[in-house]
Amino acid sequence: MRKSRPRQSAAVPHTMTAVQAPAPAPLTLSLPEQIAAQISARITSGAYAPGQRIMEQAIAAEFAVSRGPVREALRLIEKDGLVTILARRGAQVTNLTIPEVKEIFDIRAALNGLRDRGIAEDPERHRLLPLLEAEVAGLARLARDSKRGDDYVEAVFRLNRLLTAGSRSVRLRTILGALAQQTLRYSRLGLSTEQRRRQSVRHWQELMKAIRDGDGERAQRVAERRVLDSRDAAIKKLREFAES
Amino acid sequence: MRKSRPRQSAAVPHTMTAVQAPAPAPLTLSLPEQIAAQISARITSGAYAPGQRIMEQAIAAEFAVSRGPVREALRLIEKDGLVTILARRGAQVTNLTIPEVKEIFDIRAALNGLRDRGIAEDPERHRLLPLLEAEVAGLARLARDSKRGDDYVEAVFRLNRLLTAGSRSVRLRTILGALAQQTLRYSRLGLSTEQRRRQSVRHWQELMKAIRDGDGERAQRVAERRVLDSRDAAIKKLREFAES
DNA sequence: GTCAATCAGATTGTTGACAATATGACACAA
DNA sequence: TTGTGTCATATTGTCAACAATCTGATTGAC
Repeated sequence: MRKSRPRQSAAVPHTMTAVQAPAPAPLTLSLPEQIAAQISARITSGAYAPGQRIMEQAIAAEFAVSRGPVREALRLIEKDGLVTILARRGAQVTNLTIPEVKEIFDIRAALNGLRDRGIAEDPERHRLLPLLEAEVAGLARLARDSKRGDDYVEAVFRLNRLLTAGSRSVRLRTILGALAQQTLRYSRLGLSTEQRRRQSVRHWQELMKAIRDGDGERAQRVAERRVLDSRDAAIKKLREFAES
Repeated sequence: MRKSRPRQSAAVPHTMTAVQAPAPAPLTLSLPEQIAAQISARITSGAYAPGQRIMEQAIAAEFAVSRGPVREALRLIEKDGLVTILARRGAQVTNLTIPEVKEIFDIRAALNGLRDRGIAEDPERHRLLPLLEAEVAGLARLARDSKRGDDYVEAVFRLNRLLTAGSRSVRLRTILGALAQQTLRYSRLGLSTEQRRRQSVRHWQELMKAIRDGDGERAQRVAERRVLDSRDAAIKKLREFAES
């Protein structure tokens, strides 16, 4: 502390009137963000196995930076739930138990419901609609034609990201973004049969209709149902794996 | 990187069978955590005003540590949403707009519903029930007697914390813990009239009944309704302030 | 007087070294 | 063989200095 500084902002009142600028969003990723993106990709792609330790030193050497930015990158990834950081033991790739996977899907169901309801009730939703319609149409095609489900899962992921990005709420975007990353691997499991993909398409089409009609409550119900069905399918598969 | 290390964990399978230990929870708070607790308290108590900048140097000097732990403490507080960190401009106390406050209450409604439903359906809930009953009884008393609403708000906060802590889901606990901190100030606004406190007590009593009966769906509905009413009351007050 | 360019000071970002702590191997006793 | 204590090593935690960037004020031109 120096001499009494003027404290530029002590005069800001405790009321909520000021509408603050909606985050500058720099076009250039900071060093920690770049590192975090790389490591995240390795985790979701499976290059780093669940439970594997991630050492600051090693990453720092690989990217030719000091441990500071790497530390911060790991904290960033922790926010997405992709790694777990233990005091004095560093970071390791998160390993989810079945009950935890269930929890995440439950939260996703509730918040996806909130998100899609918000979109259905958004007067500006017509700007988003064409994109969504196109994606859902593609989805229907993929469900019919595609042999492997990977393309379908990819499309569902894009569609979800589109909806999340379209939400007015920063917090929903943040939380859902993190949860989506965590469940990516398991959503894949839940869409591995053709029957499930058919059901999924029907849900998406229903949801689109609700959004078109501006029926928020219906959109919410459908969205919740969709995620819960995905949850049950994923859990079923997981249990099968666990037993074998 | 040294010679090829044995990679102790590369053999961990990608399945979900292993039930990992439920977080060691060290009894001693780390340095960053201690600092974060102090600053958080200053923010929720109002000692730091919304919009006020928090400088690493100053905090470091005050706690007689280097900037490293302070940096991490601020990142920790950011996770709770109490400060906003801008690239190359540091941390400042979060200043919420009215739509943002609404968003937070909406998310809280959905997740509190999930939480209370989980508790109502928890076979082990009888261990929690006596604590809850006592707190709700105290609530009813406070709603009748207390002149100022502060004690009442305090009790509601405790009750909420009790329920959140009782949830089986780590993620619900984390997210709801953060959101509760952010809305503390505004919940107070929403419970400033005696009429509202009466309504609040009725909701809590209904919720308790649903939990006792093990009626998850009902608990969920009541919990959502409670938070949404709180939301509307808080927003109403905020708008009044904004206009004056 | 208004606006833009410039510049000094303040503040965050990054670095490399050192300190504190955890991990796993080994020796030794029961 | 099993368990326990010790110790070297690996790894995270903290520090202080330096680099990069932002902020606000001052200067000068129009």
